[in-house]
Amino acid sequence: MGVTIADVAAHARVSTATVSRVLSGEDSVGAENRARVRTAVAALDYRPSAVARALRQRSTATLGLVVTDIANPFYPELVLGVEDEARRRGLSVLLCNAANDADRESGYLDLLLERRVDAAIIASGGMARRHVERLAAFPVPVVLANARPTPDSVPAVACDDHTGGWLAATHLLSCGHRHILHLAGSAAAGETSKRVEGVRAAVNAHADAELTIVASDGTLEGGRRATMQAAEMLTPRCGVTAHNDLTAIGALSALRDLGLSVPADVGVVGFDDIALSAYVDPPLTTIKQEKYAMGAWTVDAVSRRLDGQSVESVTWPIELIVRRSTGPGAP
Amino acid sequence: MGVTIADVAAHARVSTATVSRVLSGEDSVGAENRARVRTAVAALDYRPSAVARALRQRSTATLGLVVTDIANPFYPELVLGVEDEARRRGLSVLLCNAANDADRESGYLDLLLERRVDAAIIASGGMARRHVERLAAFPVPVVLANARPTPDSVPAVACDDHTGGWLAATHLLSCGHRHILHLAGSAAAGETSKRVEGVRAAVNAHADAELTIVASDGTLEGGRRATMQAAEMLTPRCGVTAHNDLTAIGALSALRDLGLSVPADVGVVGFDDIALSAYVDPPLTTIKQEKYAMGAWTVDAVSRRLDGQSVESVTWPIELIVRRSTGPGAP
DNA sequence: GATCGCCGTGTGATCGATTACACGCAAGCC
DNA sequence: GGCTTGCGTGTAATCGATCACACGGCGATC
Repeated sequence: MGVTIADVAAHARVSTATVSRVLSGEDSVGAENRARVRTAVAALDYRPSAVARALRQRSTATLGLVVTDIANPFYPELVLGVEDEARRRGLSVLLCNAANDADRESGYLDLLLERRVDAAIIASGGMARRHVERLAAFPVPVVLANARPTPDSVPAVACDDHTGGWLAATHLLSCGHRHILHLAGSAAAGETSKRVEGVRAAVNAHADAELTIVASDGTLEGGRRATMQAAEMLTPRCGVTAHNDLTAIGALSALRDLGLSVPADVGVVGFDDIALSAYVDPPLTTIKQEKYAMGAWTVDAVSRRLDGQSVESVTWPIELIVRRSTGPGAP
Repeated sequence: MGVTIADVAAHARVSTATVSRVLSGEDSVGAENRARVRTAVAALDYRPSAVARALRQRSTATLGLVVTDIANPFYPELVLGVEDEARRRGLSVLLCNAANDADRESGYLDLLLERRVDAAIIASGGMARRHVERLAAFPVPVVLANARPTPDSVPAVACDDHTGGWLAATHLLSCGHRHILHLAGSAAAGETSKRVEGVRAAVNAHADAELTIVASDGTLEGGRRATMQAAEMLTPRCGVTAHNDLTAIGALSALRDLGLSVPADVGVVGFDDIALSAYVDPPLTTIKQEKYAMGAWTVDAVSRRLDGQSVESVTWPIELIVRRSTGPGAP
């Protein structure tokens, strides 16, 4: 590289200020000079340094995005929304994958600060829980996605977990299942998450229904393992709600190997509606989250905060998508 | 923010040079001053500006990573490898999602240059094809992943597509299928890709075998559609090879709806071995690519290029993973 | 003809770090 | 005592942009 604005200025026989003005679209430059700058830029293949500009303007036009785990298809769909919306606003995205590790998360927060990102988006339930106070005191605007910590000190977007859990369990109950087996997201959050509460509320509304909660970890493997461990409970009275689609798909795989048929013997409901859920066998009944839209919302939200406006947390609506992993087959 | 090295220097009653020296780990600073700087840094919660440092040192410690499509689970696994390896070397990753759009790709290349990334990693077959000459002339080191354009002007890592295609088809042939239906990745690349060539070579090695190639687009939906369109060919003589696992999973879904059983009626082989492939029904026989390792390799490669070494392109070995979507069921 | 204002352009300060160079001082050496 | 040596520290240039301010020239106004 190495071609700077001074080189362009020399080549066009104008000052660096004039070059800067032409490039930033100011209209106060004469036609003659404007043309000379244009040709000089083209001739030298000049690209202004975003680094130098950022230093001077004290703004990097970059958003930091920290996600728990890009390997979970939920996140790429959210990232897509963030990225598109950021691009639309001329912002770049610095992606950090925290891999569910508290130290690593913390390290990334430091990184974002040193990089002087204009704002940060944190898409990680666990992280929101572990670092709320730090995030609330963050020197740049922060918005959370897929998490709603209490107190509500940082603007956040999350789906309506309680209703989601409630819809999932109610649907299974209406299919005739009377024993709900819930595969929770993580041992830590298992007992307290709103998703679980929603399931519990639905079960409590039926006098003859019972609930078992099993801890899992939100992965395919974890869903499979948890289901295998709960094998003896899996009678046709049983319907399975999972913390997310990966867990549910892991459960489907386990049920298959246990010789149980879905939905005839056991019904299964996932959560998230990742793209693949419609393609597994049987296609998965699930609670749909609008991941892309939520991602886009976070960018809109940080933009508004950058404009000095305040932003309220939002609960995003969800929707029950009935596919063939649940059905009226239960006794 | 706004706390600069000068503030720290003032607080510690030393010069900015001394602060800089302490923070960069130079050992030439006296114990007294060193301690004072340390406390000042802590007291002010000072974080050096990566922007200013980048300007001065002419290096951003950042890699640009352009991927075709993060929504395809193949890429997150590769990104994971890139990210981990980058982190290990103290580098950050600027992620760009090109969404298979040539203009957008080109725009991202400009962005990476303006951002002054130290090096770029391009994970996109189509992009490699469309922009080889530009990438070859790139002012910073570039490495390609998941692509091996000819001529070999840019270091690249890609799996052994030819052998992969060959293994997939040979496996189906050995299961007794005699009509191979290949669902190609994209119409453009369909006829020429090494994967297809490998399939063709395997079919040609059997006098009684025939091959049909159908264009698709590498997505779940595309795989499903292509299979539906080819419905009348799907006799038990038939085995399906897919350009990737998403396409194969789409095909499985279509076959199910067509009332065909896998592997008894039709065998299916995917490509990539994304995590979900082991969990669909039937679990997908596929060609495994070591996505994480390939991602890590690209970072190692750009690092070597940054050290002035030259880097040779690499063909990564693949492996046939036999699961239950293929079997000896064919006539 | 003097004054005013505007237009187009250039000069130079500035953003926040790193680092080459210089300098003061103390110890070691002859 | 004078000289070197080296250590610890500070001064100031530098990276590549942006932008406040100044300035020259020209047309309009009275």
